[in-house]
Amino acid sequence: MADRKKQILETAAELMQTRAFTAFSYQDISDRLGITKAAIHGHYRTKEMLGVALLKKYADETMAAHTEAERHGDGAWQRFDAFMNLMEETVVEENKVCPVCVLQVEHNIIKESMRKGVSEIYNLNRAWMSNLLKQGRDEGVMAFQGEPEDQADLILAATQGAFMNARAEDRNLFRRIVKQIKMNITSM
Amino acid sequence: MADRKKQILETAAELMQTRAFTAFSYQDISDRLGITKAAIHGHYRTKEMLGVALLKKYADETMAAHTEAERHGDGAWQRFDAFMNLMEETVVEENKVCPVCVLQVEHNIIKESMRKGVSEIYNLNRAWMSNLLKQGRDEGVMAFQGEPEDQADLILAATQGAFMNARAEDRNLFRRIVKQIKMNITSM
DNA sequence: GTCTATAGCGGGATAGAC
DNA sequence: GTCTATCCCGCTATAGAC
Repeated sequence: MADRKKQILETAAELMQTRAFTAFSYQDISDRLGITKAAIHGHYRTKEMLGVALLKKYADETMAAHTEAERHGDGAWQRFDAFMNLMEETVVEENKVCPVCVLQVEHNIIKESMRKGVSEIYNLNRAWMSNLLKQGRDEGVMAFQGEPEDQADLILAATQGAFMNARAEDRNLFRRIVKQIKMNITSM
Repeated sequence: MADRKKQILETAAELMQTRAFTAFSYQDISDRLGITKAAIHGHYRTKEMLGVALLKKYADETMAAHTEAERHGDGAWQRFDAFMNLMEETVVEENKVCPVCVLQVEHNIIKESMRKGVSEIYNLNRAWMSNLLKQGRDEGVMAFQGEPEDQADLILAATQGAFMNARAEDRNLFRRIVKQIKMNITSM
C-alpha cells in the first residue's frame, strides 16, 4: 500500500510525542500496525531518516496551523486564540507534548540532520508569532515593552513549558498559562 | 570511599542534564569514574533508585537556591534576579537543561516514584515564585493582572522553555527571555 | 512490500570471588 | 566496596526468500 508509509509516520509521530524519540522503537510501530520491523526498514531505512521525515511532517503541520489560525479572522487576538486552541487540541489532549520539546531535550543525542529540522520549526513559529505581535501592537489591542521578537521568544518558551507542565502536573495548566500570557500583553 | 556514592550521583546528574535520564547508562558513569558497572549497582541497586536519589538531590538544591536568592537582599527584584542568575549559572552553562524538563519529557516512561519527585520540585518552585510575586506586588515594584499563582506558573513554564531553547538555538536566549519576563511584570 | 532469521551491540541486573 | 563473568533482554540494521 502507498499509505503504509503514511501510517508508519503517523504512528511514529504519536510515539514520539508520548514516549520521546530515542525511547520508541521500530518494534513499537510494527506491533501497532501488525507488520514486522523489517517492513518498516523498507520504508525508512534508518531511524534517523524516519526522524527527519517526522520533522518534515511537523514543519508542514506548523505552517498549516498558521494558515488555519489566519483563516479564523483578521484580528491579532482572533489569530492568537485560534493558534493556542489548535495547540491545545492537537497536543495537550491525550498525554502528548510538542515534538520540539522532546527533541530539544534529546538535543545532544540526536543527529545534526534532526537538530536542523527542530530549528526550522522553531524559526517558523518565531517568525509567525513576532509578526502577530507586531500586528496586535499596530492595531492597538496588544501592548508590551521591548521588541516583538523577544516577546515572541518568551511566549513560545512559555507555551513549550506549558505543554510539559500540563502533562506532568495538571491538564488545565495549559489553559491557565495561556490566559496569563494574554493578560500580560493585553492593552488597556 | 564514602564519597564514591556522591561522585556517582554527581556524574549521573551531569549525564541526566546533558543526555536525558533514559539515555544514559551505568556504563557511562563507570567509564567516567574508572570503575565497573557492578560497583555502581552496589551503591544504587536499580536505576530507578538512582533516579529517586537524583531527584532528592535536585529538590535540596532547589531549596538551597531559594535560600541563596533570599540572601541576596530583601527586595522582590533582588531575589528574582539572584534566582534567575543562579539558574543561568548552574544550568545554561555547558549544554545542560533543567532536570524537571528532562523528566517531564520522559514522563510516560519513568516510574511513579520518579514522577512524584519531579512534582515536588515543581511545587517547591511554584510556591516560592508565587510568594515572591505577592511580595513584589505588595511592595509596589511588580504589577500584573490575575493571580500570583498563575503568573508563577507562566514564569516557570517560560523559564523551562528558555532552558531548552537556549541550548538548542542560542545561549543568549535565556537572558533575553528573562529580561522580557521582567519587562512584562515591572510596575511603571 | 513484506516476511523469517540473524548479526552485533549495549542496556539493566545478579552471582560469587576477593 | 569493587571486581569478573554472565544472563537475558531489546535495540538498530541487514540478508535473502517469497
